[in-house]
Amino acid sequence: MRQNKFVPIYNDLQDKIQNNIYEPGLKLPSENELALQYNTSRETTRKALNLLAQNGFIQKVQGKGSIVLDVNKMNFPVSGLVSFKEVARNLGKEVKTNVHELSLQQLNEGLSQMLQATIDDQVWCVVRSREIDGEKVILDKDYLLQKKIPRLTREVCEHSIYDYIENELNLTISFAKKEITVENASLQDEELLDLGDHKHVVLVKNFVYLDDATLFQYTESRHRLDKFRFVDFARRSRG
Amino acid sequence: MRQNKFVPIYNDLQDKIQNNIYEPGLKLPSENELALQYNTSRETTRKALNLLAQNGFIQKVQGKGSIVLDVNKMNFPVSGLVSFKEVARNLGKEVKTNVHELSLQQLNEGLSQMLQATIDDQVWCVVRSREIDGEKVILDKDYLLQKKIPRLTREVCEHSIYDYIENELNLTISFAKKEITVENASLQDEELLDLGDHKHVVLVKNFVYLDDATLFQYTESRHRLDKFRFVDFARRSRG
DNA sequence: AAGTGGTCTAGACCACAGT
DNA sequence: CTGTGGTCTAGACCACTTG
Repeated sequence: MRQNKFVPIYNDLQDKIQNNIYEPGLKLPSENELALQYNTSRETTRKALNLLAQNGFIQKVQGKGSIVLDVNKMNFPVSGLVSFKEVARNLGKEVKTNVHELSLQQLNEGLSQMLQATIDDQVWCVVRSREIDGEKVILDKDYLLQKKIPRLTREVCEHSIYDYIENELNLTISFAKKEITVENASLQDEELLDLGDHKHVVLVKNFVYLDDATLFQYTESRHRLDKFRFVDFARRSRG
Repeated sequence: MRQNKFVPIYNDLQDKIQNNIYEPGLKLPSENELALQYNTSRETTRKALNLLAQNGFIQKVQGKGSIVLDVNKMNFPVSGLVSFKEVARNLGKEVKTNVHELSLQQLNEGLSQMLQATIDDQVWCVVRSREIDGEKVILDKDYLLQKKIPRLTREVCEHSIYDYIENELNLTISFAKKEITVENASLQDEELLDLGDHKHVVLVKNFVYLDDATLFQYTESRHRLDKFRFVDFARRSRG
């Protein structure tokens, strides 16, 4: 895909905001002004500005202008679509992944409903625990439709399944639905995690869709209570 | 504000999807086709389609078309910006709100940082418990900047603060940042909630901004573990 | 090659804020 | 009144998918 013209504009403005060239509380140049500066049309400038607003860097106010927000006070992942690696890197922690299981299974009743697939499809089943600073605090159970992912190796699972899917297989992850609840710890949780006295885990169910709108992955991520944290940044939707 | 032209188009398409006039898995008419049908330009049609995609009704695929998604299998709140009333209504449960405290306070150190306000501002402090089917399972602690909300009554707190803010005061809530963690139950939690044996609560911190980019509300929502549920629908962001 | 969605443009009018 | 962002238009070219 050709690089969008508004992306370099977005990046440039983002840099300038993060380096305080545009200061929090003050306003960006007007859309017409920016269109001139970047030698582009106003609508294209607006796409860059809308992205900035979407990602929490500015707040647009009709009739006034685009106000620069205080980025340092609001450093959140834009939304929950990040892999464990990305999250860990941001935290600057020592992390390790243990692969406990990697198998190809026939779909059972419950899973076929979760994945909206027919009962004769096969799924990769991956069970991994995640260590942060030496403690096993997250248990990830992934189920991936085999017809989308013909091969899967232990090495890939230890590194990053997302990387493999997006960069090696060139599948595009498009959107995901998340559900967060708290559940009683299972025997498997107690076995594979360092739970200590905790009797519950935070359960994050994740439904991942490809860009052709097909569901292809279901993931259960089970977190020790005291190490769980989720950040969400929501705009009011219109309509 | 004048009604956007793309909104009625969005509503019409949404209706047709929910009434199965456009069937899941099949495609919508092309953008050019729709532009003709609704007697508008293609860019305007695209705004309606982008809204549909954003809200999970369709999935656009370049070169192919807009695929209708199965709405029944994915009925989620689009994102976490919904009030307790709205959530409860969707659940079809018997709900009740108890107001334990409604006072005007001087900002202390911790809160002034949370609200990014000066120490001499005053805040409304509202403490409410929420009953669902007769059990007190949620404790909401709201802090609202008094300079934005001159008056606040017990009646408003029992009904819906959001309603009052948006419909009576005509302030527009623009976006919110959420943070979800699990914490030890406090004495106040034990006092005001029916916690049973639970020693923890799910803590949802909520930072609410108005459309002029000012933070005006900080809310702590404390949920009993077994009654907590959060659904999130995230699109992959660009850039 | 034809049709699809993705992007870009130049220009227009509107609603809102500050003067 | 001027300047701001919000919307809409008509037309153009591009990249991708399908026949």
